[in-house]
Amino acid sequence: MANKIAPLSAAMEDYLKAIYLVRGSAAAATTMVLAATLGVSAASVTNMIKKLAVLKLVRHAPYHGVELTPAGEKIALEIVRHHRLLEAFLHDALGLPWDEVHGEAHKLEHVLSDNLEDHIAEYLGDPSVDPHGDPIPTKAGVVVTSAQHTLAELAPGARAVIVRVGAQDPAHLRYLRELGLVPQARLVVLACAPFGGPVRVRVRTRQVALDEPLARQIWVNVARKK
Amino acid sequence: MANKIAPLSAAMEDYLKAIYLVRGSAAAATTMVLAATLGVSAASVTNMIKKLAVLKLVRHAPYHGVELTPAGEKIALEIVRHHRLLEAFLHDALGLPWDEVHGEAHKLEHVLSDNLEDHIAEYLGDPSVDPHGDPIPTKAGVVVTSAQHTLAELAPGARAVIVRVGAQDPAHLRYLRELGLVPQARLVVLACAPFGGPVRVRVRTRQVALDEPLARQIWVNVARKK
DNA sequence: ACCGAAATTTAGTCATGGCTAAATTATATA
DNA sequence: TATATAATTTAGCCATGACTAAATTTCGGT
Repeated sequence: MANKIAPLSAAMEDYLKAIYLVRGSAAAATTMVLAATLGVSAASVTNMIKKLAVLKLVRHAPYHGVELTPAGEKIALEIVRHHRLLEAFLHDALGLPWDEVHGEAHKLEHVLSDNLEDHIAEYLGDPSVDPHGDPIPTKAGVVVTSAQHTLAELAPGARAVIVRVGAQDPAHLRYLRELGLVPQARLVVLACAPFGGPVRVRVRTRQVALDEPLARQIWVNVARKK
Repeated sequence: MANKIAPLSAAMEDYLKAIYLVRGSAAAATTMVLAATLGVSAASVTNMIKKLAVLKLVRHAPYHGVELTPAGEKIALEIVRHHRLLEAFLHDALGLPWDEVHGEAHKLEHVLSDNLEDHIAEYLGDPSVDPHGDPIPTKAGVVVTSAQHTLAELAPGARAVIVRVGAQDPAHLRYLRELGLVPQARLVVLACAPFGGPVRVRVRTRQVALDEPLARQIWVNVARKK
């Protein structure tokens, strides 16, 4: 049934995951972007893309971008599931701070067996999001995204609950954790300077100001007025 | 302080661990034995041993055996600690059956950071043995071995408690688990045929017969007569 | 429509860690 | 003690996945 011919190398899995994530952020998966994402040279990216194209896991339009085929996306989703389940596990079960789980999960994700994945998912009660609020794809490869807006888009007076924090940098994550700006936190927008100014919000009893690039990384659900 | 010059590859760590374990079982670490242990060709072993010798992690007497230097043993002990802590964690925290933990731990042991190791050790309350009863080296590299005898050495009437099961084969492990022959189990020797015959023991309320090679893998502490 | 800068691909190199086949060394046995 | 056999090492090969430098293509701006 399954079309598993040969197991993919960890490097191949990394590329597929990177392509998936870049495409998911609405950007084109260009050679340069992938090189920056993966921390390798552009030539290495071209090289690997050609191998993945031979395996029918990506479609490559030379000098333009690269796209996942359905088979490639399936594998990418498995790796993303591994990664985010591991993040949830490391955070919830072992108490690792949320700025550390990404790096640890990255090293573990390629050696996680299906069997162990099942045990972890069961242990956690099949969570739907990781500690950053990123959705964990189901075993069948279904991804449920909830947030529609970022903090940067809200008008003063809006009440919202944080559902996802897109920031990656550990220093940023520690800072946001410090402020209480984590998934599930409720907040009220106090003020927003229109063109790229800082956003002022109240979270718990505290007032905090966030510069606009960071506010763009914080995804929220807006509370309906009652 | 530490003499960490370059991080070792997973392959190198595997070789050092294999040498440590082979030497620990009182056997000489020959090229053939290591090749069989690691599932690679003899030529590959010679090749890697030469690299490890350059790094001063092993001493190689060509055409004779190989021995770990103190530096090599230190690294081997770290990997063994990783491996056994992971086995304990997978078994105790995630409920993996003991015949599966070895394989899973083997894949994880090379990507376990010191930080995550600390969290796991703390979570488990710093265990001193893994699910097979093998000692977990301390962070300082101290190994405490307790058992002195195997089931095969006991005389009829002897009472003992199992402290370690040396068998590796998953089928054997499932069989022993089935019989209740696991670490901490108490047993009484009923009969032993002197030259390689089966050993008959009572464990819980059951009588079981074990062939001699398997009995040699079961390490016990003999209860003092009272 | 062209031209130069930026992006991309090609070409060639390197390290790692496997492999087989052939040569060499050690050892057991006659 | 000589020699066959087993163990080990050497030599040479291959795949993977990095890299740099050079060639090529695309594209924005005039």
